[in-house]
Amino acid sequence: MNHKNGEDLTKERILDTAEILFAQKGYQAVSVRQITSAAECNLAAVNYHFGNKENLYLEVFRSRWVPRAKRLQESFRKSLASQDSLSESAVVRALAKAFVDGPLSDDERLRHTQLMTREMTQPTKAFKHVAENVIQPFFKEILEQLESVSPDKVSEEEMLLNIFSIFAMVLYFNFARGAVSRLTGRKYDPSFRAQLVEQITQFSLRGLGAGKMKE
Amino acid sequence: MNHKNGEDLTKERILDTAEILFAQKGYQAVSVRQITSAAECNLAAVNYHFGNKENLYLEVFRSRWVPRAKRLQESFRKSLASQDSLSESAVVRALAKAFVDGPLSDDERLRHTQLMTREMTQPTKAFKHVAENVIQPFFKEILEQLESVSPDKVSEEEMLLNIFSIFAMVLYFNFARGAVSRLTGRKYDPSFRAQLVEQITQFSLRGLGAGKMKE
DNA sequence: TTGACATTCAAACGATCGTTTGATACGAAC
DNA sequence: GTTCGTATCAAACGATCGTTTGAATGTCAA
Repeated sequence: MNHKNGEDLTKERILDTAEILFAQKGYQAVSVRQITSAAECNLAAVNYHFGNKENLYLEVFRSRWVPRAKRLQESFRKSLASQDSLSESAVVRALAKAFVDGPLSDDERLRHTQLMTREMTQPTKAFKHVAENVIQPFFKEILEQLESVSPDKVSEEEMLLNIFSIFAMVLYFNFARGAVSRLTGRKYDPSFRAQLVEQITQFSLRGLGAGKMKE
Repeated sequence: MNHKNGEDLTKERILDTAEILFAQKGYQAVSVRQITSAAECNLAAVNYHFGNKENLYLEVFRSRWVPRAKRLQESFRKSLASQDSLSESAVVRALAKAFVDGPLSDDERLRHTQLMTREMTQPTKAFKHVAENVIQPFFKEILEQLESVSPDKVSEEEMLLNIFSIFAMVLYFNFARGAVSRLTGRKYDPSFRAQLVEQITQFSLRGLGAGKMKE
């Protein structure tokens, strides 16, 4: 049936739908019936294509989350390569922009950070895969980038904590949208997103500049 | 039966157990049977004492989370009052210490931030209550404290974003323990916690110092 | 046209879910 | 001792869960 057009449309539809629902409500709060109903296919399709619900969840990470993470990292690298000088400022801004105002649509970015935050707070079998293949290499890359352009000598551990701090903001301004919007009275429109990129960038740059304060 | 000793032991045991499980796995992933089994009481006790599962969850926030949050805030105020001069540095350090190395036990702190992070990523009926009675007033308080000691003139919105940034780190270094430990190779022992307080404090202080960089 | 294979479907499986029921035990008030 | 209200209990309720089944459907090669 799908030998011809090559793509298994149902399988892809299930993956797309499942990712949205898993990101919104979490693994346990989403039923297979909700997924197949939203994906407009039969209940048994999940077990036919993925074996079981847990495997579908893992496949969401393998076929959706990881590739998107690599796209994000690629966007970060491109944005960095376009700069003529590789300054600390360029690295941090590229990082903030990629994750807050980057190539992803608003929905996609929200989905991405929600899934990641969920895995960080209560890791499943997907976490090991994600940590080893995506997060760890990326952090290492940023670490080397920052160390190569940093005017100060800081230990690798200190620099890692700095990267965590930047990453904390990036995650927070995504997953805590509700609270941020509520307290600032601002919607996450392009204007506010640009402001958030600026906030993260400036705050982080000053945060990185150890012992560089005037007073 | 409990007219005498005043406290309803079963009810309290259920609340304690429920909070731990809800924090660990989330609302949907915890069954009433798991709670009553761990609390060593009858299944029907939840419905007898709280009406239903959702009400138990809300009661966990009312009777456990909110009081603990107030204790945290009180600890922050005490720690601030003990300083002779009310500097920007004192405010930030008191804040970081209260949430990362404060009066709570390690388990309690983890529980607290896990529940809050969960409510921020997918708010339930508890969020409105928590936001209005705890988070919003506390943020306002910090805002006024920081504005009164800040050497620079910054708009209220900018300062709010700065507080979010600090808060982001505080939350992150709690809920993302797994990832942080994995990548740094450090356990969350007193030594590392003290280091994290220092990291958050220093990074935030530099981050707050708008336009104060040397270069 | 036939047979093999991939996919979809309605229906049902046993397990577990949140919730309700009615019986029972027990201390306090009269 | 009787009554009353509180608390706990085993047992069951209907609903929903993830998963399985076997038949139906469509596609392509032989």
